[in-house]
Amino acid sequence: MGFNDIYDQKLINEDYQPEVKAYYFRSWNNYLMDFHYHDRVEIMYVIKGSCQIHIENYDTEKINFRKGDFILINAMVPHKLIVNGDSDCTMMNIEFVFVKKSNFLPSFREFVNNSKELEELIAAKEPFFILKDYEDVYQLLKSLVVELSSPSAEQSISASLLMYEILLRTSGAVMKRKNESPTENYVNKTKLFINLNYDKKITLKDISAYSNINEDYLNRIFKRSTGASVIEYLTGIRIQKAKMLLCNTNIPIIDISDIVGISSRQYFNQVFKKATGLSPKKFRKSFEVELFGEAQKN
DNA sequence: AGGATAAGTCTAGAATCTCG
DNA sequence: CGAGATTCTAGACTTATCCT
Repeated sequence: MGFNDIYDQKLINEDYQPEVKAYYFRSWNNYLMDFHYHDRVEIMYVIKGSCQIHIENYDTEKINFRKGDFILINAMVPHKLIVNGDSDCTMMNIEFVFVKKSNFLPSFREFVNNSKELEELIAAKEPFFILKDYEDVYQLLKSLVVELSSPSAEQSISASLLMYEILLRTSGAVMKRKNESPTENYVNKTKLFINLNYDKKITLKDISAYSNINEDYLNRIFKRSTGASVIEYLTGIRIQKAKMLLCNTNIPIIDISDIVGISSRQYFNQVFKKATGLSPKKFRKSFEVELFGEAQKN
């Protein structure tokens, strides 16, 4: 394997930093790629639809990658993308290498030495990792792509930080996968689905269909694991997002209920008050008072 | 074999949501 | 706001799996 092999000893003994060499965001339909490999580590993330990613000599083409699934493929590992004709697939990919440390940020070696999860990822020496995004990796990838698209010629500090953050979250996902029981898998899948779809009109049936298990059973194991029912969790996420929108934007309260996936304003007021003790209007007002002081109250 | 535990289903009543 | 429709919750139950 070439130097950009993520398991290369040089990365542990000397000071290198990850650097993104390519990235893209695109939709595929009825697409069959040939096997190929490159001297870069690749992360392929499914944003929408489904696909298969075949790693040479492994049975991975049987795995259906869906929204929120991603794969980390080491350099020089032959792989190909398969998107069936009946389903579109939107993906975000990044390819990165390791270059000599060139800024004040810690080197990859220092991160590995200070992260048990990253250390275990490096020790695993697997050619690829199929993972689920319970850690908001998508948001980080999106921010990274935005950062890389900015006109500045040099790769920014911010991009380097995002790249490190993505690697840390990825190693976290690897550990989760390793320790995960089937029940935990259902619970984590449910959390993922809710976090990606809280803004839509979703029911327990939709959520259980995503994990392919009985809705009542899902609700039970979810409550056992988290202490909250699936719907309580969903409502919690919605209230959390609504609070953020109430504090940081001046979007009308009427629209906020729609944005967080609650179509009935009456119901939104009801659940918001139950969760926070204040109506959305009073909540926003109290935040403004806290921020600008009593002087600007009127 | 049989006991313990986990996984999964069914169902009635409660809670939530929509609509007029 | 209230009635009716829809969805959710939780207890009881069955089935599967593991361990002794």
